[in-house]
Amino acid sequence: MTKSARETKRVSNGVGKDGPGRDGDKPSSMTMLKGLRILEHVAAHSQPLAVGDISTELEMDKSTVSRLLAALRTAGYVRQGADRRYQLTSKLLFLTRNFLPAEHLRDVARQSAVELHNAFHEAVHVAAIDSGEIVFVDFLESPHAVRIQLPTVPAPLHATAIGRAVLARMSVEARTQALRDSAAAEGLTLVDVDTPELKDALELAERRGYSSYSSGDEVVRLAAAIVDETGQPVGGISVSGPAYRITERIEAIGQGLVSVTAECVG
Amino acid sequence: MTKSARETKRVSNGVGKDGPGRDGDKPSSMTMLKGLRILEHVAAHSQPLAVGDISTELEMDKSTVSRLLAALRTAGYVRQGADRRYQLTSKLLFLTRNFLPAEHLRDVARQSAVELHNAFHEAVHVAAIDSGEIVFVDFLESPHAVRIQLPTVPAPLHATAIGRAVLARMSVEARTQALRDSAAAEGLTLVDVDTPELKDALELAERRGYSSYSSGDEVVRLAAAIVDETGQPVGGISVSGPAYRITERIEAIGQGLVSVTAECVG
DNA sequence: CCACGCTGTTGCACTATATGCAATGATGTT
DNA sequence: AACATCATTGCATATAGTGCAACAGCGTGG
Repeated sequence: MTKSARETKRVSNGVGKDGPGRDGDKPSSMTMLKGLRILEHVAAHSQPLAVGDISTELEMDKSTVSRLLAALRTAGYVRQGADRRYQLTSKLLFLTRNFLPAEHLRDVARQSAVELHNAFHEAVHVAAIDSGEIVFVDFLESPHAVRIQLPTVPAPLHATAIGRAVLARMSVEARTQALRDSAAAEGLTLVDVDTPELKDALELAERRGYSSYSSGDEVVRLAAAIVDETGQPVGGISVSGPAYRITERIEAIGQGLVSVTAECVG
Repeated sequence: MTKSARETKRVSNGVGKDGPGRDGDKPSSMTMLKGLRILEHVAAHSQPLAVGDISTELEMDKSTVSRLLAALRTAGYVRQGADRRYQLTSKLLFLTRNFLPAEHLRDVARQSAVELHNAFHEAVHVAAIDSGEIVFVDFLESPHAVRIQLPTVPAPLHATAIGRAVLARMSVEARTQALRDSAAAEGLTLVDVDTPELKDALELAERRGYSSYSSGDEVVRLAAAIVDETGQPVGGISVSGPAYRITERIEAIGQGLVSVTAECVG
């Protein structure tokens, strides 16, 4: 029995026990999915990762991780330092450089954001629409002590200041479709989000040219939409801060938002 | 002869007839590489792409492209619209959110960049170091007509204003190593880049606290380094514009760069 | 100074899995 | 309404990825 009984114990494999109840799993291209999970894992950790750790946490064989990392390396996405650990390169940054509408909007809105920041000294956020979700692409931090972080996940369209500003600039059918997408993005239906409260808020926003939304009772956000050449809203800019600093300046900030976004792309 | 002769014509396959003489091709994970090429192709085009076009341009079978795109879709990187075309989602954006040092540096340097932009009304660029290369991560466009675009590829460390500002803040051994990396990144050796001209420039930059570099004769760039808590340079900020607008203000801009970067992280 | 443990890579056998072709279904067009 | 176009999916097959185990590279401790 030198090395006889190989036994072929080859068990399930099964790409890992990720989401328990994924949707209709079309079992397609396991290798690709594994490689992407490795890429995400490396991207999630800012410090270089060892192959062994990745294989442990992702429950893959060391050899699989090593080979897929080699593929990612030849493709230029990761690099391994002198200590054999792998880390992300800047290639992903450049993949997103051409990502529209986000990057384009970030460029054209930058000037407006700076002006708003100089005028009101509050946090300024720039966000784009991406299939019924609000994707934050830029922000200017408030110089005050209380700092508001940039969200790292997309936010629903119907429950954000920028989202409501965008909705207010849409036609009725576009608005319905956008709300449907927004609801679908978080597992809701149209009736869940198309509340009378939202209707009133949108009407008010349409009249004033800017929207307001308070998450919790602490932070107040005011936002106005940015439109492209055809008049379609593609994103927006928001000014936000603690309620006690915002409420008494709602009119001024709102006017600033309106004037700044008006000359943004038009 | 209903459907008899299947013939098994299965030809080469061979991941497409790309580079004839690639470098040391470790034949690893063809599927992964194909999928990444598809991802890059989708990312490169801002408008939604059809499966057929991708398969034509990348010389893959339609079915392969379709299946790999399905994998990318279940992983959340692409989405297909109502017209069945595929486009990028915002997921890649969030993968790069944690990319250090670039994103962290972008955040901490934003305030300084805005101040510089307000003071001098010229283009301001923020870049990070990534293994011997300069990666531009942020910019503020000059309000003047002449607009300077943000590069979409990493630049060599030894031939950029920010790179030289960074090199000037390094110790001798760190500088040598960084130059070696920088040279290696574009197929050169240390002696190719460690010229007397560079030595003089670095010495001058070290004395003044900021560096200058002119690409061509039209554009002049001034830059200062940003250091982390340990004093290590991790990137820099540059102010650049046409020579006729910069040369007469070199002292003022340089002082602005020095004072702004001094209070940036330290 | 050498032996040892640890970690990443690679050969090998094996079969799970990706692929090419062709048929099918879905959509928009004339 | 019939057609044309395009994405998707079965199916058969062998390519290509995987697990295991041996190998190599390195830092460590005796």
